[in-house]
Amino acid sequence: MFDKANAVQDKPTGGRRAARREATKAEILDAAWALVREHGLAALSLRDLAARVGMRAPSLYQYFDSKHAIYDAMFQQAAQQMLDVATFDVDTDDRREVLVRRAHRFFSEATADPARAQLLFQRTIPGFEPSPEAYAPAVEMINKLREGLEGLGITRPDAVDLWTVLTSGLVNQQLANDPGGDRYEPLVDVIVDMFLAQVAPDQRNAHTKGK
Amino acid sequence: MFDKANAVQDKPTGGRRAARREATKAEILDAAWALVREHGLAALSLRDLAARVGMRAPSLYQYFDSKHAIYDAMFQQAAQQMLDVATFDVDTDDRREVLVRRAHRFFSEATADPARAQLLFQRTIPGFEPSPEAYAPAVEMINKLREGLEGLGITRPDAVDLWTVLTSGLVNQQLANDPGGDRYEPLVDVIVDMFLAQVAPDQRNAHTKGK
DNA sequence: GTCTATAAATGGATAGAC
DNA sequence: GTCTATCCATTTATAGAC
Repeated sequence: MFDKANAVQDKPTGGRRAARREATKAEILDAAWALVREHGLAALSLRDLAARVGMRAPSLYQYFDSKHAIYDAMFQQAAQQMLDVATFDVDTDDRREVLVRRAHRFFSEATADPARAQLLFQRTIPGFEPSPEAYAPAVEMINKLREGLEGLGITRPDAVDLWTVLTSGLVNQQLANDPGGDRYEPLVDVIVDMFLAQVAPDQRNAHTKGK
Repeated sequence: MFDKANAVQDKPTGGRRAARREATKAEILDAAWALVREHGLAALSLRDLAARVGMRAPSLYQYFDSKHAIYDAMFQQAAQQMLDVATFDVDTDDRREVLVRRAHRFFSEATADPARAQLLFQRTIPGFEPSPEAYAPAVEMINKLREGLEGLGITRPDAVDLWTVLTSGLVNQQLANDPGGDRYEPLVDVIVDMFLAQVAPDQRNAHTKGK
């Protein structure tokens, strides 16, 4: 159970000592996020990271087995954050309004942190691939998305892929062509209309509940 | 006119000596493409590059002022290739068919070389930004796209952004979730239908020429 | 648990011989 | 125009003192 690769991360989570340990790990990850936002995802170095938390580089190995393990933990955090965004309550029964609000929320959250988007949606770090554990929230997000669409009566097999093409396309173009701006934000409503017209053309203005 | 930064690249293009020189530069760029396809865009090193063309690293500085200058030349080549793709003759008058063929061509070309797509569509190399010269074909591509849409009677101001969101969204999802596969290829036709229904709903099946 | 010291490698770029 | 030699910086990671 405690093989070499995971020995450092797999310490038990109970107890005061373990709690302090987790707090330090969280502090390291916070510092890592600050650095990649400032200098770019690929520019993260263990020296800089250690300096920012008041350590020397070798001390980081008490908390993470490698630089990739740090990226992995960051990936899991990012995926969990996007999962939270994808599952928030929209508080409306109107189908179009549900999708509009979800799309806006996803768009603003995904474009708010380019470094996070790069880690999560692009494969840009040489040799790094997220572990199954880190990837789990992303899988869960797709499942929630599929369930959400089904709940709206959208059951086409390619509906999920179509939705992710539209939303990720918006995010990617925003980050690539107008980082920090809002050029593509008005298109959120447009792609929702396009999506609904395509996957549910016969009930375009229908509501979720037929009360 | 021949300032320090551009002195190496700005040699005149006429004459046998200059021709040989351009041939060597082309050979270097070909080797660079082979390397980034094999090891990733960010993993390109001048030592490896020189070795592949039978040189030592310092000799590359006779042809390019810096590593970024090599990336810049590669960017220009990639942008020119995509411009060529965007302006090929589609040989049909049917509006939907025009868009379907262009979208398929763009999709297959853009997904054929992930390293090229990464250089062209993502901002992943720390500190590198394409020069105006290298970027020119990309600007031209957008102009041609706008003209092409106008020629089809599609004049909405946001039509170009909408089209690039759809096409780049497909490409990005294909590269991110199924590199080397064809999972998103069937959606090309779908996004064309969605696009037409949105930007020209009243003439959905109209032809370009009303003959 | 953090440190110093260092390994071991890689990187881009320059000087100057030939 | 290409080379050797080298500079100088940087990287991740480990060993072992404290």
